[in-house]
Amino acid sequence: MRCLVVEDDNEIATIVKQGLGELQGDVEVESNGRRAYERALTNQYDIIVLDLMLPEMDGYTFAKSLREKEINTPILILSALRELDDRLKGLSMGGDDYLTKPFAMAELQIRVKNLLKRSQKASEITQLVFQDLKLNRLNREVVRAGRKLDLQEREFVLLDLFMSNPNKIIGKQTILKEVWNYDFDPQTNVVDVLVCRLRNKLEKDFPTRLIYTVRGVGYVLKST
Amino acid sequence: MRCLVVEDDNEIATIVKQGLGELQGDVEVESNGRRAYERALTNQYDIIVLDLMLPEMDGYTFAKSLREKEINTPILILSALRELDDRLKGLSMGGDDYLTKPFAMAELQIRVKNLLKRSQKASEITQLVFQDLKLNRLNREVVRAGRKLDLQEREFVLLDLFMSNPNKIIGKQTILKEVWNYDFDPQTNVVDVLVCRLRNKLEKDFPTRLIYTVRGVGYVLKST
DNA sequence: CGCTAGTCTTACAAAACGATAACAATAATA
DNA sequence: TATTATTGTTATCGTTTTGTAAGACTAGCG
Repeated sequence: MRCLVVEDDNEIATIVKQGLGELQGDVEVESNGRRAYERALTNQYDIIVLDLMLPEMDGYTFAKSLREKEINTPILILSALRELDDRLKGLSMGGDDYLTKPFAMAELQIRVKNLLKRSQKASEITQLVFQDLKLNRLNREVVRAGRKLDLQEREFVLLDLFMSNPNKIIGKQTILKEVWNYDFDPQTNVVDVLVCRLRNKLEKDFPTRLIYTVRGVGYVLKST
Repeated sequence: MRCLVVEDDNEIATIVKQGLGELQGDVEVESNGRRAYERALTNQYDIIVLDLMLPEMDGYTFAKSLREKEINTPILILSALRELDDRLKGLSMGGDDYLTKPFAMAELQIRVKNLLKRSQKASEITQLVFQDLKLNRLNREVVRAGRKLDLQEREFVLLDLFMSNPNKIIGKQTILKEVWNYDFDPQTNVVDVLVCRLRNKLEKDFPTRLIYTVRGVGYVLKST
């Protein structure tokens, strides 16, 4: 766990550094807003604890600029400004949480832990579930209603796509992009054929259908 | 966006429901802890707003039990308990955020939005609403007064156009451009036919009309 | 009140689309 | 290199969706 604490009050910075250190990880402290911004751009942090009033670049600008650069590292704002307007501003400019000073270290720790948990979860999903269907990304196993299904590579990738977006219509173009990494139309009906093959393995010998066609648009994985 | 509000104070529940409704989505309210738990188990919500003091099952138990069942829907705790210990308990038992009553609706909205963003289910403009009509762009589902309507592709695109411009008159030329991507007049009455078809599905079997003809100009989607 | 231009409705034909099977090409494996 | 497994292509068929045109209808106007 790598953490950046942006805080110009030396005393607070030290306390925070110590408190977050207890969560097992590296904690770096930066007191200058502009320098902190540069560090955030060039390093990968797991979380940023941010004060609002800083020299050279204030916290709002810091958060907003990061988000504009598509850097979505969770940001916890730690500020003496306790007015509603300040909180709203902070939260809408890219802050994920807002804690007012004085604060309890235990609460800061828990909130940081929560933010970390949330951002790790997305990339860690190893098993997808939809109704009686289970797909395991690690061992490439697909099971429906207890029975193991033997899917080919392409079929597996397609099913992963469907199960990552249940109840959403997936266009043929999207499928071409995600499964074949094509950005063009191959002028054949590969997609239809693949769907047909997947269906055969997925729905044949089972009472309920899973993949529905939406004419002229694409396919959906949905119930009933 | 689908949201569950677990709150036994009727007044607060109503306010929250209204406030979250502004974020475009379905909001369900449940006042009983145990029943809320069962609903959370059997339904897929994008976020849960949770009071702590509830009949039959308290909020802590609710959150903890859900997490044990590996249901990781973001939970925002909304509670009158403002002591540090309560906050810590709530946050460590599965809550992702903790807001104390009394609260500002604007802050609740922003915090909910943030949680949704983190869990990828971003609150994009995916759902259009007009009166008792709902159109979902992701699954191409159109519902009027709770009843699902089965629209064709062209009809769907046309309705999307109307719902994106409520109370505005849409000229036939605009419709040709937006639905067919024609820049010319096909010299037939396609548009009229399509509107007719859409109306049949949209207004037949319902008490109120939605699409009105403006002779010589075009059509409008409006109320009364 | 009757005319007219614009709109609605219906039925039918044409086109588009998707499912599937059979075959071809390519990749993997021995 | 031969053999097999996997993936891609093409063709056909049935179905659904869409476009067209002809006639009925209606609002607005003289």
